[in-house]
Amino acid sequence: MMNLEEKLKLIKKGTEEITPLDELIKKIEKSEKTGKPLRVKYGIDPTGYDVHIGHLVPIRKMRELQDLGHQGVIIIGDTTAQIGDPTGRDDTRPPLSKEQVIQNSEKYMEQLFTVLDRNKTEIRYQSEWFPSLNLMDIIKIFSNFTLAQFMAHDTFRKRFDEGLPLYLNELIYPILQGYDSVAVDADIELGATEQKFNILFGRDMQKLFDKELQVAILSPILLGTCGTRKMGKSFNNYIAVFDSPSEKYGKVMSIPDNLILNYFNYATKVDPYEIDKINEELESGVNPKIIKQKLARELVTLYHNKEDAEKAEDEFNKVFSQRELPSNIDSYTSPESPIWIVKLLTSSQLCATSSEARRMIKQGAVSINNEKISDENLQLEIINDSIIRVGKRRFLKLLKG
RNA sequence: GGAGAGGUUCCCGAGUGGUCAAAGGGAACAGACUGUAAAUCUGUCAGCGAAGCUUUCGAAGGUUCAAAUCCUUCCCUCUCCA
Repeated sequence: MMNLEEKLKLIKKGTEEITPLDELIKKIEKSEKTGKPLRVKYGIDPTGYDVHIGHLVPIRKMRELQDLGHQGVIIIGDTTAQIGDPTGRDDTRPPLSKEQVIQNSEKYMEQLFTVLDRNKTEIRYQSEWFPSLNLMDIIKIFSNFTLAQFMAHDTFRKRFDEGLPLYLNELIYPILQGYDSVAVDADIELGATEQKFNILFGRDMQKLFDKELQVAILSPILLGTCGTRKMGKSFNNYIAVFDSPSEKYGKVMSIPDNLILNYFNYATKVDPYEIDKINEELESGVNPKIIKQKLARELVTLYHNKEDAEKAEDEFNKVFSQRELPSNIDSYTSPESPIWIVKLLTSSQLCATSSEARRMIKQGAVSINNEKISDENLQLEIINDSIIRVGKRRFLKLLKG
């Protein structure tokens, strides 16, 4: 059994901020005395279901809290999904059908359960409580807050100052998210630092409803594989839970070297002592590639297993270090032979348009059985099992129709 | 309600009648190099079997030999005034 100090150290690990910390200590003490687990809330947005490892940073924290005996509470934001989180970029979203919400959240949860403890996870829908609120209830809630309070939200402030549109339905977002905390009696709410305002606003809402106030445990925002922007779908710089082992491996290898430690810290289970050692290695001039490969193995193992990680590594070395062919290549049956090379590239979808196909040929990116193609008017005689390659990553095995 | 500013290619952003498929940056893709799908450098970056032609600058009309650029109407955003 850990003592309080050890528990706190574990909880603090990999977090950016805990606000207020003294309340968290009190809550933990109380929970120990009464034997009642703390309720740890995290809200998800069911507009999509593609979960990436950036989403999972706070989810890992939830798992750690579950391991300490506490209760995870996942809120499916089926009401706020209709609004769009103001922290994000899109502001209007098409309404989702009930079926879509259920389908998305099931897929979403499937991915979260790669990390969470099923037996200690409660799944709740906002639609359990929001439909019963009427306009008067909402007006009453509104009358407790001022515009200035909302303008304290960085995102609102910034958009306002920059003269960007700020819609009223976005202002209601923190109120709804905060009401969730009221509805589920949250003791702790997890989120990335960008959620700070919303989570702290949840405290104001709980106060309004005479509830015990929640504590915010904020995780750092994981940078995307590009190394400059936060990981997200819109920047196409994310590593998804659903990515195959070799995709995950390759994507990790594509992060800039200076992001290695960051990923070790926030995206793996490697303990801080070990990470210190890795840091020393990096500083002493060990080839970062070797350390990045270790990171890639760790990460793949986390979502798949050790063999998959090793296979992915072999494959990576083969294709990119030694420029050999990958072991699994899809085949494509040519509709005709001989076939105009540009047509072959587009019909097989190796290139999206014929302009792109011509461009690739011009740039010397296209080869067949390792022989570069330079003539964009080439009529290619298809030979069974010949390999066509575009760039470093696109391959197909050709078959005669 | 009144006055003004603005909506440009994936994103940011220049462009006020022809030389504009539209500067610059970012993203992306390719080539070289390497230690990797890092970094760096170079190139490409609407579509078309490519001569030339077609579509693109909020939407629809109009003026003109010629329009992202001018006019009209409409839609959307922002600012200021009370």
